[in-house]
Amino acid sequence: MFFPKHYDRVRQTVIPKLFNIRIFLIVMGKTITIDIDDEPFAAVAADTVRIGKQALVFVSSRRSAEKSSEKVASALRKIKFEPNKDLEELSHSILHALSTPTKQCERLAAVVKQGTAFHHSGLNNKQRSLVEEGFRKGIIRVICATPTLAAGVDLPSFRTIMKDVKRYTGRGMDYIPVLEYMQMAGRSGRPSYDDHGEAILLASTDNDKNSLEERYINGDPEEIYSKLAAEPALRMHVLSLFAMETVSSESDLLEFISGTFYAFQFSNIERIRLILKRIIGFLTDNGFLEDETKPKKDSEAEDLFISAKELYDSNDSRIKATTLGIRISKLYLDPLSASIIIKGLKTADDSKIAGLFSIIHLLSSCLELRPYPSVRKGDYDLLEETEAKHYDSLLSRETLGLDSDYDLSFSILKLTMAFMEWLDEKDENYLYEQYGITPGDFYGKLQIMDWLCYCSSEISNILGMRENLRIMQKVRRLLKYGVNEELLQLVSIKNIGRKRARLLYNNNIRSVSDIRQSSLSKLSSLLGEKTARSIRKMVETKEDEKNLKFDDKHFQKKL
DNA sequence: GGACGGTGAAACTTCAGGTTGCCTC
DNA sequence: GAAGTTTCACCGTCC
Repeated sequence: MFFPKHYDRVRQTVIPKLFNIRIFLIVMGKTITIDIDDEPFAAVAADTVRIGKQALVFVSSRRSAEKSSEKVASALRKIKFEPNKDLEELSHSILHALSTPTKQCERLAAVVKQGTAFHHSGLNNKQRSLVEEGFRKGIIRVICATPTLAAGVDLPSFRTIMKDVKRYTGRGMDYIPVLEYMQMAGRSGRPSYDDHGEAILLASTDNDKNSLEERYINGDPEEIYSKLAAEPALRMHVLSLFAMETVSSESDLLEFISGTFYAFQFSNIERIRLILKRIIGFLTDNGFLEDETKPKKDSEAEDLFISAKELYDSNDSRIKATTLGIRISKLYLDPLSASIIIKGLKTADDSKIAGLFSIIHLLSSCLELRPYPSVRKGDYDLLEETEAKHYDSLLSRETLGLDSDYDLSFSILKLTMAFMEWLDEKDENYLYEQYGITPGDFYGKLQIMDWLCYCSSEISNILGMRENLRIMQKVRRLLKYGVNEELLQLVSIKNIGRKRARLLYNNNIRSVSDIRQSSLSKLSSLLGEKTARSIRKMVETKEDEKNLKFDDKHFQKKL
């Protein structure tokens, strides 16, 4: 049986989640007094602080992490935990991690001041590091977290309190796997900090208590399943096997896959053969693979699209990856996303209608951007209106090739709108309030968009679409800085971001030459003296080009 | 009698995370 | 399925 390292140092128990009249709780044979207003998890967390230790509380959703940290803060106040100068300073840094604090920043800063914090992937990287560092240094005493913190983090947590062991899966609430429970329990009593740790589960009823003990404390971890069983992963690996020339025919491929853990586990070779056939068909139909043994067709374009059916006639056909296929594989792009992008780019190339919205929508349709923001009741009117406005110019209407899923297509549209607002220079707080996308999530999606833009420009280059290549390079820069096109030249200068660029632009300083010509006093009044001097120095030297973040000359043309 | 605030029940809404890529045209 | 949030009816208090 597999156990995480150091797991044997963790003492485990189950306690009730709620109660009405009890004022004490027995945990690991010790009595913990509880204020009548506190929930047991918060009381146990506060008790951990009282004995001079630290605790991690695991919950099932981000919202719950935030709420729980407030409950812990309240319990800490009752044990007279004194906020100190370190907490004040940390709280200040967390509040000002973004140029404009969002409500989430304010909420986090408020609990940190009281000795606790929440932690999930919706936080931006800086805030996450500040929380982890604060906990490691013993400044923050309790963290309420989603499973972000469950694996691979060595933190000085004496107790792990698992408030929820069920999670929403799309078809109701399911118990989390035993392996995941073990990962969480294993966060307590790390060898570098304690000689043992305590893992505490919370049960709703007595029956629940017994079933949790049976399932998690006495239960065996689940079998491990091969990730190749997921078709997107298999699709990518099949393409890369041909791209690297590890295999060169269908029978080669079957032989290779037969030796993997996936085939060992799946065991039905005939079924695997059919799946591989389908994938080769898809890759061939999209021009990522070609059959070398087939006679070349007249036009190069036709040659890229040999029918999958033709290919199936013989298992011994020599198959190789096309130039396009090799590039897609090296870019680590899911071939399905590549296919969506290529179809969209071709439509754009033929129709010459591609505007910024269409391009952003096309890229937003790629699988890599999942999970999409959820569509709320109040969103429908605006989404329907936006769809109607842009419908004729959309480059991807097939919604990931999964038919026209109404909600999914609206989610993609919602994400597109959020990116458009970003390009309209809206800040993170606005995006959070308007679209429910946290700064951390948005930053992650921007990075993926950056990569997708790069992939799209590479694809355009290979397919000889010069105009699309230029557009994709430009969109990439617009997204990177979150600016309107008119600010592109200004943000190319080192130390000028979207805010400073807008300030300069609105004061009629709209290009590098405008900066050269404007007086130092005017620049200083807008940017402060030090920044103004350094920027002036940059644009005045003969080495202008080196000081620009990018060479702008090919972006001067209109999109 | 109207404005206001507090309270609690009912209705409604929402729901984890991480990995991959290239390199300046 | 359950936690958290919002809405709304109801009631008491105050001016």
